[in-house]
Amino acid sequence: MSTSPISGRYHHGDLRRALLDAAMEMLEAEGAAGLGLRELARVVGVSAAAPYRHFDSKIALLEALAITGYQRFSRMMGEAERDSAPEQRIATMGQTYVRFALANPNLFRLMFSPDLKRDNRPGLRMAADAAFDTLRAVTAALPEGDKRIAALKAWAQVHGLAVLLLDGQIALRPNEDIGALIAAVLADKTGFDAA
Amino acid sequence: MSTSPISGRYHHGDLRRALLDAAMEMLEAEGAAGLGLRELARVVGVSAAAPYRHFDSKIALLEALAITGYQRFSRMMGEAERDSAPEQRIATMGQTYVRFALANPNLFRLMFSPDLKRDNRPGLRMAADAAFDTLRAVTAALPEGDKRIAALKAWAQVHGLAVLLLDGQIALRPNEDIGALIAAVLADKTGFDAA
DNA sequence: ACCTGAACACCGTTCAAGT
DNA sequence: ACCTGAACACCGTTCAAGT
Repeated sequence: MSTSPISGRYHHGDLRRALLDAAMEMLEAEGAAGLGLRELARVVGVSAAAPYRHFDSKIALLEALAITGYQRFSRMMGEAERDSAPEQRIATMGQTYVRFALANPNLFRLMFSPDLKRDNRPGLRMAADAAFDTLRAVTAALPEGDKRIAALKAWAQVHGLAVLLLDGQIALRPNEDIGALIAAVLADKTGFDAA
Repeated sequence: MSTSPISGRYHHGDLRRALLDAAMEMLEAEGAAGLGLRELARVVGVSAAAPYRHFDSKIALLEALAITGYQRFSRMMGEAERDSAPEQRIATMGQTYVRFALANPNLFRLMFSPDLKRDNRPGLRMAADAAFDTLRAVTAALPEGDKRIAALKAWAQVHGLAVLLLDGQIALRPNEDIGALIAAVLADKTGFDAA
């Protein structure tokens, strides 16, 4: 896959890539808090100061990871949109949303981390907006009622389900299929208004 | 309120309380990541090692904060339950849930932090279970359909709404009332199943 | 019983200096 | 242009020692 020209060794010109690849691995293994810049440099085999030639700060490195997270997310949501009939698009995309979160828990958490939003760099905002535009487009095609409310409701349901499953707050029953659970929750028509 | 016997000064016996109070302030001001044990000791006016006479580790201190968070949450949910008619209980409690999150953003995040769940101490589990039991009781009283699905749906909706508002992903429109938004999302009866 | 001082093994970040 | 070595100002945690 990789086209490293000379040997199997890293960093004759692509230290940036090497850092990002190793960082993504460390992120999924230990979470953003456990991702140390010095440890990362050690893993890649470079001095502690070297990463600063490629990233302004730790937060900038994390932002780069989050952006590729949003890109993967966008691609998967786009495929889900194309590969499903209009009537079941929202259900299919909801499935994709939750499955992405469960497959990449720490990357998903990083994408929604308030620490990243805090010093909002434009790159992150753009990647996030692009990702959520897919959702907006689909919910805008809903037939009846207040579309903004329906869209927020769909997003909240799916995001809440993802987060609660991620944190282990919702336990799956033995042999229970995640897909079936998501579908059931999305399809349920219970309204919780007064009377 | 406090019955400090001699002067207004801290730590003639209640360093633990002083640490917890200062830590809660630092938590809401800067988030769990910005809460340093050494800084905390400095603020309270004590040596860096002193907190270790009262808490095994930083994570133990955070756990204590999260537990009082769950207790406040339980109390508010209990009041919401008592003070509302059965038919509007779920709506009122949903309001309370989201308002609690918005009023105590960093405490709410800490309560659901995976770092805390990781080394699960019994105290945290108990406090969390007690808090969510209020929710379970109310959704169990629902009339029709699959109650577990309806309960998960209600929880996911409300939790998702809280988290997305907290992270600034959902923007309120000018002059828009949060209560009205929550009510609208909860009451909406759109189902997202295929056809 | 409760707290301090000093130490250990770490951080993120900067900066002169090397090639 | 890209990387290193050494330093600065921090961490969380431990432990002997003080009162």
